Amino acid sequence: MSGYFGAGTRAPESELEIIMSDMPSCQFESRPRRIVIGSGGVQADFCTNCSVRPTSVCSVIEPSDISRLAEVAVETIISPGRGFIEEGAPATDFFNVTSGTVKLFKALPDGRRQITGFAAPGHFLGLAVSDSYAFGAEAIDTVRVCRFSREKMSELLDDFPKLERRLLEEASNELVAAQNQMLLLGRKTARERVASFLLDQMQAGLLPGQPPPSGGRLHLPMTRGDIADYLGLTIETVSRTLSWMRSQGMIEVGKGYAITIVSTAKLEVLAAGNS
Amino acid sequence: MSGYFGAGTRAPESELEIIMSDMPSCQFESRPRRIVIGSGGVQADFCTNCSVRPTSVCSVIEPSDISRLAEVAVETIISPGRGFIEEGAPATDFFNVTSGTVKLFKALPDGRRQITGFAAPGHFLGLAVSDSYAFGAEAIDTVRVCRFSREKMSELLDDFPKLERRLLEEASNELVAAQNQMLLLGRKTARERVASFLLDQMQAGLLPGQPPPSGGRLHLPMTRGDIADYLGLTIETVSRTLSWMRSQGMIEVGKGYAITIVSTAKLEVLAAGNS
DNA sequence: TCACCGCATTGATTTACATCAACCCATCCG
DNA sequence: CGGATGGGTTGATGTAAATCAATGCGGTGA
Repeated sequence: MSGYFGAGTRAPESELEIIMSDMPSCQFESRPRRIVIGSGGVQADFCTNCSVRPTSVCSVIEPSDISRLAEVAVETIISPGRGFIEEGAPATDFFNVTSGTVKLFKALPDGRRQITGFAAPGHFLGLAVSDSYAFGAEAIDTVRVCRFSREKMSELLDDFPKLERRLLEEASNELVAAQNQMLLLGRKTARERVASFLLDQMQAGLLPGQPPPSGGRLHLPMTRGDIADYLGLTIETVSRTLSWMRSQGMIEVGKGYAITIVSTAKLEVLAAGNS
Repeated sequence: MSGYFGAGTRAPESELEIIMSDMPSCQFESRPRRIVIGSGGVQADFCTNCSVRPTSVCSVIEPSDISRLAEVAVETIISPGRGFIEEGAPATDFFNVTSGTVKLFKALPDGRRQITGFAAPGHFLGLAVSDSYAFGAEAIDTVRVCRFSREKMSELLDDFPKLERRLLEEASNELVAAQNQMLLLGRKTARERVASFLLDQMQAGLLPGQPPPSGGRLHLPMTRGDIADYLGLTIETVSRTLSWMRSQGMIEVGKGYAITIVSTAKLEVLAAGNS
């Protein structure tokens, strides 16, 4: 029991780093290649102007203390498909997503994969952690994160008790979501799962800094394969279920990643478990 | 965003209360009947002598401050089969299990149920909470819990910052467990699920104050139905899988609730996903 | 330009698990 | 004592979703 925000090992990093998707395929590196631009933490006004601060854990830091936050945050850009947390690797850093979408997952030795969640802007990564990461993380589209070393995070927690309570709140929310997902995975049918997913995505789109999805128009950044791995289904079943929902007048499936929710009511009936 | 340990509504309660299983069937009451014995919080030395304190969140309270803890804790005895947290009800109290086993679950309107976890002695209940409980809880065998009102808990957190960090650690552990369970429910076969479950139960038995299960001898307090609801299977599949494991020389199935693990290695191969 | 690749859709077939059903064996209780 | 009840096992059958397979489509790069 070494403490959840104990000593870290990584040295202080520089202002802006970019993790490139430069490998032929999506090979994983536990310590991704970085391109450093500038040095010495983000600019003092960076956090002040941050678009996700109002909805993120950082919101509990008073404006007068913002410089403390900016000192320890390292902004990082991660290109699509690039992994930046490896399941089982030593947990040296925590992250806060500022733009883009991240998929979080666990895998079995033979390659079966379960996506445990999608992290949108404002989401804090690193709660499900002991000494090593309990999950992997990969950028779906271009992602920006603020990175905090474990030791800097620990200092912040010592100095700002409110931050700790806010993280507890965040953990609480994640636990509620996790339990909902267990119910979905253990007891819901394929149709119920997809309906629940679409409603959740709609709900999620209403809250953060993202452009609000008007008229039920969703832009899902993830592939069918990701949705399948999230819902415990196969690609084919997700595809068939979406087609069936279209045939029932519940949704419209646009080209690419667009899905329009036509009848929230019908989906809610489905998601609640009536068929 | 009302804060996770905000104002509660319940009045201070008395020393020892007993929640009886006095209904013909297992009817649920959101406010269970109590039999009060004595009054005014538990005795001062109660927490000092508590068998689960070393492994519970209470361990972070210094011996000199133990009286503060004892003042706000209300010991409660819950008889087998009795529910004491109702999913969706206002979250007025938090609990710490001191003996027995609790099942935590979520349900769909049509009765399908997913057990999200079993809480053994030392386990803290109430992290997956917003203003209302996100889960239900029911005693499997005779259960003792320490109950804390939300507002008393909030005061404790203000006075003992270590407690907050310890709760965060607890939440972190639960998140890790939840993600493992998502992988199990979404991607593992029935055999893999049962194998994982047995190994987890063995692991859990090694840690807390419970009698250590020597020689792989497990005493599972829950029914096949509970195991099925935990693993996202049916009773019949659980039973058949256990029979199959017996036929393979992996386990021995005793009468009642006893199961002996004969070959940890074989189970581990199974649980990891090799068949 | 065309070949290739990742992603998606749809159809045919298989299968792991659920469902339906019968039965055993305790315990409880009138 | 005897019927009811709850938990457990095992067998026969059904089915939702997985698997196998073919096709289309839009980007990308030689």
